[in-house]
Amino acid sequence: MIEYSRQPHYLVAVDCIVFGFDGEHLKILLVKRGLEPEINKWSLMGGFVGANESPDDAANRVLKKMTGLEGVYLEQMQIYGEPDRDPIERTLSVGYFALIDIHKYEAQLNDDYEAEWFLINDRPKLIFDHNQMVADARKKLRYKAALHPILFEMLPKKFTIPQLHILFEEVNDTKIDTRNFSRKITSTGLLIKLAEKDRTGSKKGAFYFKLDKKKYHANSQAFLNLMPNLKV
Amino acid sequence: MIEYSRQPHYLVAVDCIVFGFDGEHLKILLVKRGLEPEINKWSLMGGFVGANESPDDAANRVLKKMTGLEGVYLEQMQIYGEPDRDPIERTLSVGYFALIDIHKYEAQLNDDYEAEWFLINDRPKLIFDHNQMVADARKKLRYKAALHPILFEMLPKKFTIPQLHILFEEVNDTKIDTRNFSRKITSTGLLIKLAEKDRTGSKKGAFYFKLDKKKYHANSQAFLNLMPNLKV
DNA sequence: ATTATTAATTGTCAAAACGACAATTAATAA
DNA sequence: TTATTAATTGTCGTTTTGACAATTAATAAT
Repeated sequence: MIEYSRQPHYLVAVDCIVFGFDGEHLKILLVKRGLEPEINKWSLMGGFVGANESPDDAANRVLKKMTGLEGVYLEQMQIYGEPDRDPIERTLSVGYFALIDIHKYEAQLNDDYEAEWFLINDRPKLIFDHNQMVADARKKLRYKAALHPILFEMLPKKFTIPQLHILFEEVNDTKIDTRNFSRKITSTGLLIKLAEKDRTGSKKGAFYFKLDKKKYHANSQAFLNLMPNLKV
Repeated sequence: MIEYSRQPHYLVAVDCIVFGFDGEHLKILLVKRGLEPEINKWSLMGGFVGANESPDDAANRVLKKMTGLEGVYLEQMQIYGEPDRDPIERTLSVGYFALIDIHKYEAQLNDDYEAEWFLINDRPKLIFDHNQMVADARKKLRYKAALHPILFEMLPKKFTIPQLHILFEEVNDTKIDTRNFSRKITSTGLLIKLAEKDRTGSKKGAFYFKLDKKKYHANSQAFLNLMPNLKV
């Protein structure tokens, strides 16, 4: 019978695909890898799972260490475990995708954190299977965002409908009718209209909204239908 | 800088939650654990990830070994990696859920495979965090099945609408209106009506249907809306 | 001061989907 | 021939959807 002692042991790592939104385009946060092999090549932010932490813990620790941010939206994606994915030694990696408010990160930015934002469509080639991870994460983000109100995680506390609109178009790489989008997003009952207006970028100005946190957290599992002609 | 050699190494396993349907109720397939600790206790079917296989490979191998079945519907769920989840040695486990036609398995059944079906709602207590895994798998099955036509995987090639209807009710633990269900499921265009009828269980008999494999595989990613009042 | 311009906001309407509800049909058993 | 049972098909008002256009609030130009 199989015994524990006979079984091979592996390294286990986490890798995070960190998405942000600059108001126009979807971006991801990359770092220069600090260890061999492939040192100084661009890579996802990741690290090994320590002895006293779960993979979720490890992902949060890595994010904290590399961006200074805590409590970010983090979701387990899938495990990457092809035997030869790491040339040095067998390493299985748990992929996570994270959504952060790009401005929060920029506020934290200093020399301790040598991460850099790249346009999702204009990013350097990454090491190992990280390119595949990014592709998978993007697909999963699109899937999830079509059903659940998670894209708010990439916007500031105060945001406008047009901002949200562009974000949805970016994530889904498609045009969405302004009027129908507006109707749909407000009909969720998740938005609270503020008195203040955002006057940058237009003469008329667009009203700020904030998220109704109570409803948001109460209904974070609800199936919405946020995309027209919903297909994946 | 962190080096590979300094990092701890762990065992990596897979565990499969195997769902089946006996025509009335949802069931899961359990095995008696063959190694210490907790030997002879009921557990999910699982095994360690070998040196030359991916976790997906391992899950398929385990399923083949314990049921004799190949090519079953298998989907990665999530990783279970709390440091102390295995009392002997740190082991991370990748959870999978599988959908199989219960009759196919019964056909294969012999002494080599000492697995046993249990009603999902009347199952023995399982080892480690396997109870949590079952709960998670059930939730995920419900989620996925509400959007994608995967429950067919638990039915024979020929099946009737009433069979499908009961299966949907079982998975979602709710009553579904027969007429609306029928309309919805046929409007997907995924079903092909056969001339033959199933005469067991009713006087009138119910027409057999089969899956339109072409459309099924072409549209396996399509978002359907298979549950009324869809919530999670 | 009036007008042009720009982007945000609100509005219309026909088609489709939905959900609640009941009648009909095809078989067997009495 | 009739009663019984379960499968199948049907109705209808409401809501949601998606395609499309008009109005409004501000600033810039004349």
